[in-house]
Amino acid sequence: MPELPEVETIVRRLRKDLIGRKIESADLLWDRTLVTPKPAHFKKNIVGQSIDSVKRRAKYIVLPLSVDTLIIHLRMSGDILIRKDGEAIHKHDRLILHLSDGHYLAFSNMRKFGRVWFTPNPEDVLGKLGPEPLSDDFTAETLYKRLKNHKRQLKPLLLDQHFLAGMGNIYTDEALHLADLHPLSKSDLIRWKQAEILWRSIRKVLEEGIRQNGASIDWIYRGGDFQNYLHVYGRKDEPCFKCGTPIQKTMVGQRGTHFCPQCQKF
DNA sequence: ACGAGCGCCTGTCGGC
DNA sequence: TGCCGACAGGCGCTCG
Repeated sequence: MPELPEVETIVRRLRKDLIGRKIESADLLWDRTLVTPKPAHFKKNIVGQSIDSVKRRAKYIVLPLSVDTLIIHLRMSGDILIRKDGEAIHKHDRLILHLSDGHYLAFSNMRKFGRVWFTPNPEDVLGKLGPEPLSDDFTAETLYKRLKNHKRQLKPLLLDQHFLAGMGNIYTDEALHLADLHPLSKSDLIRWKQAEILWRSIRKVLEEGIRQNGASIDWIYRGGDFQNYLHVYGRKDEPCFKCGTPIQKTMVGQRGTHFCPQCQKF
């Protein structure tokens, strides 16, 4: 489900509900959700810690607590819901945190790919991530230099969280189309001008995604509207908005990949 | 270093 | 209608 704009949307909502709340108890409903520590240690030590802030790093939700840090990755099908005490838990809830204000936090995760870390050292989890695409120090020059450091297909490289942290399948397809770049183009062959346009395109699709509160696709609806602004993703066989050529769908790095064969030449 | 293939999971959709 | 494979917003692993 979530890429950077969807996670940012969730984080902004959680900020209103969670800051200052104390965690009174935790129920782990699917043990493999928790990467570290052991469930018993987790359930014992999280009790009594309060939530100091709600942050995002790439696609990770980061909750600095009074002592440790709780980190959540939603992967494909995760979401975070806040419900009132007494409301029934849902079928796909994997972790419940009971809060001090009469609500509980539910980590819903149908496909069970999502993961949670509870650690005193958040850098162990987040330390190897690439640059944050919307931060001030991610410049067009930065992107250009990093592209030149690899000889890789553009799309898998943009999806590599060590290269750039936060892009996912939808926003990568959209950014490459906006920049008129083929998903299989080799990164070291990108010219400066193209890199600058790609940099601007990445920022633009992410910012617009956040402005629209993310994309709501399939059965999971969270109120975002970016699905109405997609130019290639999910538009196989429909005309390119720039040139009218039917959008093609192929597989690149085992991911469905949408592009315009006219605008995005190899 | 790079890319392909697979595993992890549950659910939906399209084709036969 | 029912079955069955393909596919889904992610990522870590192995292998060549």
